[in-house]
Amino acid sequence: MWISSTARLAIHAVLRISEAEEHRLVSVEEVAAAIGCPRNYLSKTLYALAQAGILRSERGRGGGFQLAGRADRLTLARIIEPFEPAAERRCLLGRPMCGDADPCPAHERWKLVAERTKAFFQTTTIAQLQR
Amino acid sequence: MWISSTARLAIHAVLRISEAEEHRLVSVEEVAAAIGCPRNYLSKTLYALAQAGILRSERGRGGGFQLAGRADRLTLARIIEPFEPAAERRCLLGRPMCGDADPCPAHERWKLVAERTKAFFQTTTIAQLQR
DNA sequence: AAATAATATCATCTTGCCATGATATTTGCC
DNA sequence: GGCAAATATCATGGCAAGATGATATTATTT
Repeated sequence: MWISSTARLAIHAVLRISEAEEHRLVSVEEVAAAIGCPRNYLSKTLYALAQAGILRSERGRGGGFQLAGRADRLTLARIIEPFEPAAERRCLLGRPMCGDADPCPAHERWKLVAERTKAFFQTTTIAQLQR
Repeated sequence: MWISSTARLAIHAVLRISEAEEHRLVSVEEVAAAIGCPRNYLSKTLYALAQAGILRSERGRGGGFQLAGRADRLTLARIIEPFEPAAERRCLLGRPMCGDADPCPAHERWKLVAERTKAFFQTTTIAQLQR
């Protein structure tokens, strides 16, 4: 019922990186060891986050990842966005065209829950989760 | 971020069946046509719901499916339960042992949302969604 | 009894996500 | 320049869920 495991990994990793000292580059190896996940898989995930403008990366010796912006401006929604399927299903019954205008039987009730969940991801920032 | 597509199908199908006249048996064919889904896949899904005691089925000519109990006692939680993975992940960061005693950084905030969602499925009944 | 209509069940194919491993590229250090 | 450390990238494998198709079983109708 929840987010994909890659999206979970992304949040966890970004949180770890954000907890390092300011301006320090954190290596994939270090993050993988800290949160206990496969190194190469994490590498791909962090790269995707860099492509999305959430992380900054430096290659070569001494390289690594750091936040591209302020932690208090970085919402969970932005972090998981690259890993969620494009067709965001909002209808509980899976109807393609469910909306306020043409609602499915569960629309009104489900909307309350879905909106709350969405709001959680859109308002919670990495800064709020640190330490 | 939501439930599996089979679980969605199950809710949709049960709702349709529940909207038929009392004591009428509804065929797989009829439900499949109504909600637009693959016939055999729906067949397997309805069979699983019958095994779970949610539907009653009759084989042979004139057979079909009907609710096994009252619609106002049938929660969405019971319907989706057979189709959700056994290991229900409650921790947003995917930590295996996240709980009130040993919380992850997101635990308290996420708990509020997760509990609300859970409550939605546990309290919403098929009767409340009819027509 | 035979035909028919329906569910029950099994075998298999497909697809997408998760994961692994290997290689390429860049950068800093000696 | 050469080596080592790190990210970037590609190719591939594994697995579970989704989906399809074929067959078995049961019950009704004729």
